[in-house]
Amino acid sequence: MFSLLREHIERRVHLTDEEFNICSGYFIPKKFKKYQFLLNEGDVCRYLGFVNSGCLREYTIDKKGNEHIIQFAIADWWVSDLHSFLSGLPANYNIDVLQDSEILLLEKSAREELLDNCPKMERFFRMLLESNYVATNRRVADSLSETAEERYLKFIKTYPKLFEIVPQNQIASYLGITPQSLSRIRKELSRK
Amino acid sequence: MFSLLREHIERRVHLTDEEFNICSGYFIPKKFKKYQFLLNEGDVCRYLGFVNSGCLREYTIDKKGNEHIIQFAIADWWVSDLHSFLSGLPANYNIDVLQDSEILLLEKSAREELLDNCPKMERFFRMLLESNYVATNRRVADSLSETAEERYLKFIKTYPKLFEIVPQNQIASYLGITPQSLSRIRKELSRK
DNA sequence: TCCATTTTTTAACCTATGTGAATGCGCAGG
DNA sequence: CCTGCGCATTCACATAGGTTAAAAAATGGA
Repeated sequence: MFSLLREHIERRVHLTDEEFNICSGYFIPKKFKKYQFLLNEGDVCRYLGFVNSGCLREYTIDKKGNEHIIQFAIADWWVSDLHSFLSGLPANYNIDVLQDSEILLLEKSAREELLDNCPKMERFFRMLLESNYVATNRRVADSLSETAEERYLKFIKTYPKLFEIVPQNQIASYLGITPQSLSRIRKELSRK
Repeated sequence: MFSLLREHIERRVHLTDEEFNICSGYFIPKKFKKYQFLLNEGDVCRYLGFVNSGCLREYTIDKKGNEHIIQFAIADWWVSDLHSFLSGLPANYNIDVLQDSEILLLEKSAREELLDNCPKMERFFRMLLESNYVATNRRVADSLSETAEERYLKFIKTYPKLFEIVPQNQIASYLGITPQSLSRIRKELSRK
């Protein structure tokens, strides 16, 4: 139940059994079915979710009604609308489930207690956020300097697991293009 | 010299005079002239820089030789190639100075000591990174769902200070378009 | 003050990606 | 075994933004 979480944390900071038991006590495991929502735009995001298994997506809907996927989450990743979680303001994003998932939920007040009681977890989250920031920053850099085709190839290379399990229209949305454009790009690539 | 840094930190965690003195001792103030480089692509980024005054930019150069500005930094912001700083690998980005600047440099080993000696700073950096992650994530969302014109208007609203002091060709680069396109967009807007 | 350099603007033409619509495939539920 | 719906593909056409080149405007140093 908590073994993946433990490995995940211990990749950054070491915990004694006792420390980890205290820590894991703050998480609430919950199963989600395909299509179920973890968060609706407009609601306040109450949890950080650590993904034990399954697959989720976080997305916005623009004025024209088009979905744009901000990020996917599979096992060993976190999901949440961090801005809403931290500020208590309504979320700008939706989070729903692409494949039946098991999530470990960490409530805001639980996280605060955890951080107060366990300085190593403060460090863990600092390091986790550093990594996430670096990854997101690179995505910005790529969106500035690469073509859709290059971003697609990089996606396949960087996230082979997601490439296998996520439908192409969802990948297109993540890349910032239409499914038709992705189809065209794939055709081009297969011609080469 | 350190007053802005103190305000900046105390917006997130409170420090006693003694704590802040210990903390500030780890920073090395340094002045930089316009056009000077803080970091060259390929070098390892050794510092986190807190901007006391002035203005800097972080950018990549793509295969075609075009610059793409990843971010600006003015007073009260941080600059660095965090990936290189954390990993010790060569930087992908350049950082140079747009307006004479005073920067407080925090070396990697200094930061590690600081974090070990002062748990409040661990918390501070955790919170700082959360904010930065949220902001960068929003930039990704905007690049997926908004037109160049919308992004330009949002830039003006979000960073009025930068809009005043940064030349348009640099803003265009930050927005992911050419200076010519930005000029065209501005013409359109003035017609409305 | 004047010249050189950088920045902004303009314009004609080009290309990647979007749009809308039609087609066919494949799988999940009755 | 159907049936319907979501997904992928294709095509013709539209458009935002890129490219190239040039001129105009602003800036900064000697």
